[in-house]
Amino acid sequence: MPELPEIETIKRALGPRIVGRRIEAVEVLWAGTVRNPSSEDLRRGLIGRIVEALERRGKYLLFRLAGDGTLIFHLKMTGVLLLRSDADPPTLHTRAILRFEGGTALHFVDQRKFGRIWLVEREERVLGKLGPEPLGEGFSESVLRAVTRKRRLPIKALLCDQAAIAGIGNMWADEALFESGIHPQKAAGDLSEREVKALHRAIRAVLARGIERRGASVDTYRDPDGEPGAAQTEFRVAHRRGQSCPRCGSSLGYTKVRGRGTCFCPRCQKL
DNA sequence: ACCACAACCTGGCCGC
DNA sequence: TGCGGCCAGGTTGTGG
Repeated sequence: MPELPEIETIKRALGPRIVGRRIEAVEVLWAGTVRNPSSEDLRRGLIGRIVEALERRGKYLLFRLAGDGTLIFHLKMTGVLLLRSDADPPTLHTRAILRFEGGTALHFVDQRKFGRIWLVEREERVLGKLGPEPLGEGFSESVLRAVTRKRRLPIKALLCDQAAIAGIGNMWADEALFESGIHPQKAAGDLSEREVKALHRAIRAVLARGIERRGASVDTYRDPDGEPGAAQTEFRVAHRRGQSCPRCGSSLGYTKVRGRGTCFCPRCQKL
């Protein structure tokens, strides 16, 4: 599933090939994909516009347009953005296509139709409730301490709460918790000072490593050239249910946290 | 304010 | 072989 490292990888790959280019045509193949204006308004609003910059905020990918406005993508679980040439036909799950001058086409492919596109004047409408960027300067130990304080929900659920911290999802939460030796069910507010410190460090370490490895391809995730990432080959617990713990060798456990599959080591991550 | 859970989706997998 | 049911999970909406 695309989370922060995957969206960051997409942003870095797309930037040099999209920034400065003019949008010539827009095709919406499944109308439900467009969340904010109507498909027709999206088309009208994009044609002729130049992409000025690409940015990422949490798991959202932002196309800043020259003049005014931002095109925003959320890939949810199965969304993929593929760079194709103008002649490449859509596939079964292609939901929208942006065509740029010079013959480049950007295909938004999304098997499960959860992914969404917005075109907005004010980004806050979509991004307003997001918490701090975990790799940004604003995410300090004391910020993590502040968002955990007095919260009774499981720390894993808090890590996945985009209003607390932006960009972490199921698999990277499992990795960060293993790295810091914290049980995913532990109440967020019960973390010790030492655990907050370890978790802060672990979050930044696993996400940075994930970006270095160009994201994790456990399911449908691919970069804009259709290439899988390599981070999943280094997962210590995520998607490794029943395999052995890389630290102590015992069999990895599996549980549900708020209905989400959760992999952890019952010996290295005690409640 | 905080927390839990259903709903949205489709393809793959399981059991019968 | 075929079919029904369940599972995966990010976000929104609802309700306690």
